[in-house]
Amino acid sequence: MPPRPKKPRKSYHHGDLRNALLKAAREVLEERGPSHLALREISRRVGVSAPSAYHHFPSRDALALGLAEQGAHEMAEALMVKPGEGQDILMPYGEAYVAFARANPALYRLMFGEGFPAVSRYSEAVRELRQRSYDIMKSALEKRMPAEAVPIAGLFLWAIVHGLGLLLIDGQLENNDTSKDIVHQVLKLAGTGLAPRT
Amino acid sequence: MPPRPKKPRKSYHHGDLRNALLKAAREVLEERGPSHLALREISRRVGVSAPSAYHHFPSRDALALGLAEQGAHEMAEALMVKPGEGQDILMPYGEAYVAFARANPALYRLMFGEGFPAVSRYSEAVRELRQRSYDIMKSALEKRMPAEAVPIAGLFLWAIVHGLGLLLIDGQLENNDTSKDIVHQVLKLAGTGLAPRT
DNA sequence: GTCATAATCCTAACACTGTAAAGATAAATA
DNA sequence: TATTTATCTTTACAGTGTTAGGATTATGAC
Repeated sequence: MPPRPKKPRKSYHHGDLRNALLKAAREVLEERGPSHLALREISRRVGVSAPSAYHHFPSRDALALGLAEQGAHEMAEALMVKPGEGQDILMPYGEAYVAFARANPALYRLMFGEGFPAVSRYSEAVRELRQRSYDIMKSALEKRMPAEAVPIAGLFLWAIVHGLGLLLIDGQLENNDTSKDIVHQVLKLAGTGLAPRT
Repeated sequence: MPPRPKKPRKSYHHGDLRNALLKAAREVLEERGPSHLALREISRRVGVSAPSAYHHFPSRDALALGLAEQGAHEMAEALMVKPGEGQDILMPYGEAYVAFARANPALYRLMFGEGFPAVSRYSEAVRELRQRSYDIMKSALEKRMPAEAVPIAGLFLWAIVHGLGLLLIDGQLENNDTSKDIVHQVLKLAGTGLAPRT
């Protein structure tokens, strides 16, 4: 294996530029937000000229997509939680979802925001990752309701955690307490909505 | 009243540049999305040099904020709906909310997205507008549950319509039918969650 | 080991962007 | 009418994404 210098590059070739760019991009992303994800700034941090990046990503947006795919992996990991008991069967999933958004606000916005308006722009691998996360929730839902009700219930739950996560990370909540407790309470309400009709 | 030329400006002074800029900005916003809301492009459309805008807005972001405030007015208007009956008391509100987001996707993202991460950046007038819209929902909620449950229920409902609206306008829903019917069904589920505990 | 080729990096340049500075024009006011 | 003030202008600077073409190094064939 060839030697791969970390930061103070000696050789003309970097050796691992693609990953280095992604790493720096991730930093810029969380520091400055998705809209200030500048390719030149990223290259500068890595210590390389801006056009070099084009040997590894065809455009700035492609680099952003790389970050989003990375995010999809991490998110799928974070959502692999054991279901709760009874009424709260979906509580761990919902809490993990919102927690991930709050822990990685810029990444979350990048993944679901204006940048990638259509799922179709993601790679097949990412779509599979998303499906896998979704399936965890679906299988929990199937224990609580007939199969035909699952799609709408899934969308219902996704809308809640997505909306709640974004409201929290975008600071839209006036002066409400934004503690984890609020998330729990909202999800509790959602659980009631998902209770099997009697 | 001085003559106010519409488009082909004859006089050196425009006469109504501030409004003209906002109008052009609105067009650019819906055509190209919030992240491509370029001050130069807007000025160009109005037929004026870019720095002229700085006599009416201190920065590009200030112009964007002007659009967001305009959006707050329109949204408050759109949410002034009569409550439904019984279980569906919040249905008209929820449907109007999602419908507004879908009818003005870029504007909605601008209002609630990265650009204005904190409510505190809005003017007092806008905060009042938002409060007024929120109060409509709150008063409907108060008919269905004890007062102490209203804040969480309000957040719950807001999260749903916010999340559902964004998932729809960002095209995140795989191949689901994105008809109005889906919105109705999800809101129906939410209504069950909001039912008074027995 | 030598050499050609391909991959990777560079600089220079172009068309954009937001914004500041300083000057020209017209409207408002005294 | 003269002066002040508001509005719009050109010019300029630093930043952006991206392309073109040249320099350097690693790779693979002989």
